Amino acid sequence: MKTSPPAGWWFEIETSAGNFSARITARGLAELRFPGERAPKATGTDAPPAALIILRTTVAALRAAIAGTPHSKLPPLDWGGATTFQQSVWRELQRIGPGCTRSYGGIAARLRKPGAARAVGAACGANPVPVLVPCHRVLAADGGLGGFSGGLEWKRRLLAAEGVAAAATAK
DNA sequence: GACAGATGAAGGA
DNA sequence: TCCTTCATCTGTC
Repeated sequence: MKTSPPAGWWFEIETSAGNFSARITARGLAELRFPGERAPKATGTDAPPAALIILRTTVAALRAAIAGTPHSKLPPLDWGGATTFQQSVWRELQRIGPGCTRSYGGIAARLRKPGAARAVGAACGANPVPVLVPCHRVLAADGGLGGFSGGLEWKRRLLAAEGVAAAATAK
């Protein structure tokens, strides 16, 4: 693995839930970090217009997601480096509508890999763009929260915004 | 090749 | 009914 810094520009996005950090490349949104997470200093001042357009779409989609209102347009996503399995999981996540949930096993079954629920969980954990790729809509088979890269509190919060009453009994 | 993980199901108390 | 254990599948080192 190379140690060179990732390509793209970092932006800070203000929302009602705090300041998110986003890394945007020429190809799309590559990474999104929750408020409080460590992120490089914003470097977007010298970003090209194309990146700013992606940023604008990202901001709108992010704020809509936090408010629990369906967003019709997502920014292009830069999944460079992700495995095909991860990408198929993330694509499946994007098909889950607002207010709907699936189980890890359910996602695995839809990918024609019943039994790969644990691998789906791992792919969710590797999701670089939480919130917009709704890994928070994936619950454990028993209705429990399972896990979340940004913390269970965020998962519960995002689900609540969409009107989903999660079992909320984190193991 | 070995190990770890955001699961799920089965069996026992 | 709850708890523990094991099987399953994939990604990472």
